[in-house]
Amino acid sequence: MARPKTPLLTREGIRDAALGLVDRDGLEGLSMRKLAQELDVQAASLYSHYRTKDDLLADIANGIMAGVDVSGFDGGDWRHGLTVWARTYRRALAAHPNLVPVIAVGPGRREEALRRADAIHGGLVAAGWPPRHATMIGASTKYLVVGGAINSFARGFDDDVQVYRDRYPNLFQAHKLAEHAVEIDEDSFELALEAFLAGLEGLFEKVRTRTGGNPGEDEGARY
Amino acid sequence: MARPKTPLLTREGIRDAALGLVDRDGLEGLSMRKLAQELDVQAASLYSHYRTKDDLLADIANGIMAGVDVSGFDGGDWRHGLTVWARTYRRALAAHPNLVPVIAVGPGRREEALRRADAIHGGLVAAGWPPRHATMIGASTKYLVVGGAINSFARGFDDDVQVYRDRYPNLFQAHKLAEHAVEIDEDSFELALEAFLAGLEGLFEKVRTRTGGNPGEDEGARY
DNA sequence: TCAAGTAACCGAACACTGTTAGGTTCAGAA
DNA sequence: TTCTGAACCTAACAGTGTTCGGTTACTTGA
Repeated sequence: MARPKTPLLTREGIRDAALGLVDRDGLEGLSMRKLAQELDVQAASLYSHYRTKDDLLADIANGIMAGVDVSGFDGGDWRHGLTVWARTYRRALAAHPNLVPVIAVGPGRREEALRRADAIHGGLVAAGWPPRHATMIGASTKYLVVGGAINSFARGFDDDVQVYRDRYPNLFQAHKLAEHAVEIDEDSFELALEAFLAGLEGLFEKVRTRTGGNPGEDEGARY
Repeated sequence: MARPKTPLLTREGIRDAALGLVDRDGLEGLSMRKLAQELDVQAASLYSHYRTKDDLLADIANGIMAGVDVSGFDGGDWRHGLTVWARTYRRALAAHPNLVPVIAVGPGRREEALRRADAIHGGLVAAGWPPRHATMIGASTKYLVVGGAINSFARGFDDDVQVYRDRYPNLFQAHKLAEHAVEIDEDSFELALEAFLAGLEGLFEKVRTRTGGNPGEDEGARY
């Protein structure tokens, strides 16, 4: 076969099939040949639509991140903005756990990612945070979300009771962790977010009263 | 050549060479053949010492995590324990940034990891946290460290000034981020840790007074 | 002390991987 | 109508992790 009358492939179709493969078989389960087979096509044909496999993955990652919501900063309530951002961010990652490593390591250089970063930074500054703090808070929140998504804490434990009984007395019920993994991870994330925000609240008071009177040392560092 | 009089390879030597390769050329730069070449040996010989490449990586990861210190919980001060744990954890990851993805995703099921988890959980409970909270706090702290490590050491922003000037007004000095990446990451991590701990402090008061009087609802969930 | 077994190396191969080159056919522009 | 470029193909390249079978040396048991 040469060029078909109606195109067999579209970027969208390729993306969807690839994502399906990753969701089903893991990141290692995605190869250009398997993907091509899924689409009834030869592997080389994919390169008419994506320059490299990394390109394809980046495009998929972009789509996944589309669900992240930074509109919560619009009202001027930084706490609400951070909460909405973190939760939707987490949910987007959790929807395709096998892809989290790709998204986490990948550069935040894409159009959408920059727009979001801008909104977050702007929202925090508008709400009263010094620019430098805004940067750090944005980074910190990302740490929390990505760290929570990349590896389930609870799944790291075996569900074999015998393993823990003698040797690790404090983990003597750790086998239950695997059972309740999803719930525990979810609760842990919420706890972390809540504690983090509460801690920020305290810092906010201090920062506000300090820079309220006179332009403080933070003024020189606008990033 | 067949079996040499004195062995050419040891697990230690292999590990060191592999780690060196990863540090120098990145995770992708490590292949069994290149590693063998580094050791003046054929690739197949490595399999006399490690069952698979993943085995080798797990062993390396184990070694890296050896520097993590959970002794801070011994004195009964959970805040100090968490701080020391988180900082040494982070430092261990930072020493070999190219390996962070491997360690982050890998299961914490190894002997050393379990011993640490036990110490952490035990330390938190001994200091007065209910078991369920201890679990969540352990998980949360891990999120922070791993999230911080995986993001930071793969720097995300371009240092091209022109990109930001018009389109992303709030990031108009983002090019400085690349320049100060290390410092900002470090400060962000410290801010996150501090805020998180401050938030926990507040929660601790509440939890203590609640479960001090009567055995609360947390009693049934010992994990 | 001598045989048997196992450990540590080698070369060659297998089944993969991402990617490229070059060929063919079709759609739309000049 | 010819030309250009897009979208498919087959075939191949270089590289991957891993296994097989062979060879030699050390270690163990009788």
